[in-house]
Amino acid sequence: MAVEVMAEQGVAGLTLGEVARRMGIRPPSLYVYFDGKHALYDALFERGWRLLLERMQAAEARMEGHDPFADYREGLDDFVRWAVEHPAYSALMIWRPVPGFVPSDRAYAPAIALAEMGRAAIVRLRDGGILPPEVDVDRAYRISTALVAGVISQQLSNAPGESFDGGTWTAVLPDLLDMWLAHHRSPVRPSPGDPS
Amino acid sequence: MAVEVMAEQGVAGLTLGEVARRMGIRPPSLYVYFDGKHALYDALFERGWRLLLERMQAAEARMEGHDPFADYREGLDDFVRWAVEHPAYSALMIWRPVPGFVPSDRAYAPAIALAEMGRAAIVRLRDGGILPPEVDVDRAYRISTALVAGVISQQLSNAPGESFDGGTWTAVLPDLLDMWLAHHRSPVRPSPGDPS
DNA sequence: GTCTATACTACGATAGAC
DNA sequence: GTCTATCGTAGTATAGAC
Repeated sequence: MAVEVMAEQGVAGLTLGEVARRMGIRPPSLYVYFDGKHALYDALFERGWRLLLERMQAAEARMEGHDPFADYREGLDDFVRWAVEHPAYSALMIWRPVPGFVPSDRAYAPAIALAEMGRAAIVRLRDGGILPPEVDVDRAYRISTALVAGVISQQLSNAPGESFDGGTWTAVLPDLLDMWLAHHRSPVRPSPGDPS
Repeated sequence: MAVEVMAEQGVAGLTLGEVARRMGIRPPSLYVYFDGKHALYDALFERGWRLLLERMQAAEARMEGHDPFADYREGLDDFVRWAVEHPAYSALMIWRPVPGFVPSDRAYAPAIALAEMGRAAIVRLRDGGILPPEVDVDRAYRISTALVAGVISQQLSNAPGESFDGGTWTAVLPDLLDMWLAHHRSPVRPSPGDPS
């Protein structure tokens, strides 16, 4: 499996020869399934986002909640958990480790679907009274992605071996979500000269 | 210059031949300066962190401030600005794009010095009364790095061309710092069943 | 769908002359 | 410190038989 090779050798260290070896076939046989290395990366990129999308859809279906923010928190928890548990996929999906590789529109589709889910979740928080009516949905979404990306990025690059539970950086995710909620409930921008 | 090659071809796309070509010499001549490709990456890694360290030390010297939080905010601004303006360095420094490359202790030294600067800055905020005396310095530091890494990571991978001023993700950095400050002043952890 | 055989390219690295 | 020459390897990809 190509994903295992990426996990062991690094995303950019993926070679068709190694993939073929593990599949018990010869490199040329891979061309039956993929039109070359770029297409393989593209398929991996798409599958990664699709797996994560399905995970988030399952999480969404599982809730139907009386506490929308708890649901939201759980959703982002699931997101980060998946990312930390699939570091090879994550690196390919959120970083740019492969020189010259640009995902196709098709491969991007599930990532876009996830972004729409994220914005919809924020709209639900707004409509549920958790966030104020005047909240800037797009900005709040961008902030939330920065929080999530920050935790994932730090966890994967500084302590790749740690699990989601017990991770040095995943441990601060609850703080970040509390921060996020409090900020959107009462956005405070202290003026520089305010001595209070 | 090797940095330019990384910027154009991607960090993992760096080749000794291309570096030599731009220097107007032949590949074997590079071995006078570096003991091979790994050593080149190591030197780039170290130089990146050292440049950033020097930038942050200069920023620190420049302040001597009456408003410690404004100073802190400016410091993180500088940090993110440097990262966004040096995407090739940043990718090598905060991601893991090169299969098999592990920075040496020597190359890590300036990164460690920067981490100590970050913690010291938080201690100053605490001693200056901006943060409460009981603040968990290490945790607050980790949270701040997650914020910064999140913005940099999102900006570099989703909109690499944008400048620091006017960046889609750098634009939310002030929100994140406000959040961070407010959180540490009054950390709120709402219980799941709290209907308030 | 899988194989062998092979072409082609690229790269890292070393030896040794100047 | 730079060169030419070269080795060795690895990797992508294609052709064509089975």
